[in-house]
Formats: sequence, structure tokens, C-alpha cells
Amino acid sequence: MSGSAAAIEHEAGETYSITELAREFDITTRAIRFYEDQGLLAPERRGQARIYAQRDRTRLKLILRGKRLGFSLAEVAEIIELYDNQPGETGQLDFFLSKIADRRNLLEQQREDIAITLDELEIVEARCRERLAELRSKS
Amino acid sequence: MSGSAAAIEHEAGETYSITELAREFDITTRAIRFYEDQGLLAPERRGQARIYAQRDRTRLKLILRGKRLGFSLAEVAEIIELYDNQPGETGQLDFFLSKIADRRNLLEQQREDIAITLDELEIVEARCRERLAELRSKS
DNA sequence: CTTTACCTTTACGTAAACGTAAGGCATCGA
DNA sequence: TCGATGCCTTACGTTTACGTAAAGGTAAAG
Repeated sequence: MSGSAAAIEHEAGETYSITELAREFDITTRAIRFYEDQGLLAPERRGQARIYAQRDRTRLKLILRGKRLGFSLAEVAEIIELYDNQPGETGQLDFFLSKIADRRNLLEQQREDIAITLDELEIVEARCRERLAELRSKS
Repeated sequence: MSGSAAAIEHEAGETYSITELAREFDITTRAIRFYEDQGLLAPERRGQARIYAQRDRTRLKLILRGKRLGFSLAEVAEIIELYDNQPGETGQLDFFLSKIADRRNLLEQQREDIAITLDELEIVEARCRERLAELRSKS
């Protein structure tokens, strides 16, 4: 009984089909398969069909977050590797830490770029609202 | 005297050649010309040669900032348009404000993505440092 | 007078990230 | 049993953002 397929599946948590994930994240199945081609996903198979576990769904989230930040899939792969590939050897750890630092510098640069752009947009918006107020007071 | 070429040039502020800009921003001249092709730059010409004024240099900065944030050149064009293309008519102004709002939402989404990623990286880094400390205390 | 360092245009090549069929197997409700 | 639905693979097409010659004009320096 505890070895039945249903039980195993329940133990393993919820799973998803490719179209379910595609709908949830508003992307195409083609994109998801492409990410797999690039080594970013590796779902299990039931026959030919792909079965996505929570773990895969989380990775997909990471991929999309990376994309929103303008990272290439190769960069996203690096980032994901940082998450679940933590080495045990000293030399590797140092190298690893330097990669984390690199990524962090990029992110902080982006954070600054965003702050500046938001400030500038705010100024532009304020000017627009002024003009609108002017036009409305005239009419 | 005040009408001499040198004087005019001084009044107009400093200018740059394409290679000067390329060197300053660490990009190729090809890229700069490509941005011009896409309508993002429109330098003056002295004969055939492109002469970039401060204004062009500023736009180039905006382009590169947009790229760092992962925006396409088309999106960058939109953003730049927001900066120096402020309309005078009411309807246009409303539309304009909605575009600013859209862009701001994107930027704030990115800001959140960055915050989360930075947090996660910090956790990973902390774990790495722990392991390093362990390894060093053992040896 | 020629090399060097710029500048130009035109144009084909390329990597990334999918889009878009095309063709075929499986399963499920009417 | 049949059509709809969903899954698969293979493969060519497309857009973006340049890279990379090729072929040539100009101007200062040796």
C-alpha cells in the first residue's frame, strides 16, 4: 500500500504537466522545453511525458526572475548553480565566493541604475502633472 | 571673432569623435553606429565624420544604462522619448503618464527581484563562510 | 611620400531565445 | 469510433544586437 504509485506521488508532493506550468507562468511550452535543452530544467518522465515536481517549478521561477533582470540563460544557469551546487573543498569555496561577489556587484549596479531611472521618471511625471494642472485651470 | 569656428564650438560645448566615445564607454564604434541606425542617436556631421555633442553623450549613457537593466533598444528608445518628448496636449499627456506608470511598475518589479536575489545570495554566502570556517578549524 | 591612425559605407555572419509548423502517439468523453 | 485534447520530437524561421571583414577617403607624422 505504501508502495503504490499514488502514495509515492503523494509523498513526493504535487507535480505539474508542462501546460500547467506554461499557463501558470504565462509562457509557452516551447520556452519550457527550450530551458530544458539549455540544461536549466530536468523533469522526470512518465513514458515520454515530462513530469515537473516542485523543485522544477522553483527553478522555473528562478529562470523567469533572472530573465526579468535581463540575464541570459547562461547567466541564469550560473546563478542557479550557485544555489544548489555548494562545493565542499576550500579552493572551490573561494572561487565560489568570488562568483557570488561578482554577481552581487552586478545586482547592486542594477539597483543603482533603477534608483536613478525611477528618480528621473518621477521628475518627468511631476512636470507632466504641472502641465495638466495648467491646462485644466485655463479651460 | 565671436563668429569663428573655434568660438562657436566653444559656445556649443565639448564634442567627441566616435572612437572617443567608444573608448570612454568601452564599446565598439560598430555598436554606436548601430544605435544611430536604430534612431537612438543622431550626431551632427562634419563632412562625413560624426560629431557627438554632450547631448549625444548623455543619450549614449542612457542607452547603456537601459541595457544594463536588460531593456531592448526599442524599450530604451521609448524611455528616452519619455525624457525629451514631453507633449503639450491633454490627451497625449494622459497617455504619456500611463507609459511612465508602466515603466515604473517594471522597474519596481525589477527592484523587488534584485532585493530577493541579493537576500538569497547572502544566505548562500553565509553558508559558504561557515563551511570555510569549519574546514580551517579542522586543519 | 608613405605609413599610421582615424573615419566612412556596405554587407554578410552569428549567438541567443524562442516562434511556428509538421507529423505522429495516446487518451478521454460523446 | 471519432474528434478533441495534450503530449512528444524534429526542424526550419525570426528577431535582436551587434561582430567582422572589405574597400576605400583623409590627415598628420616620420
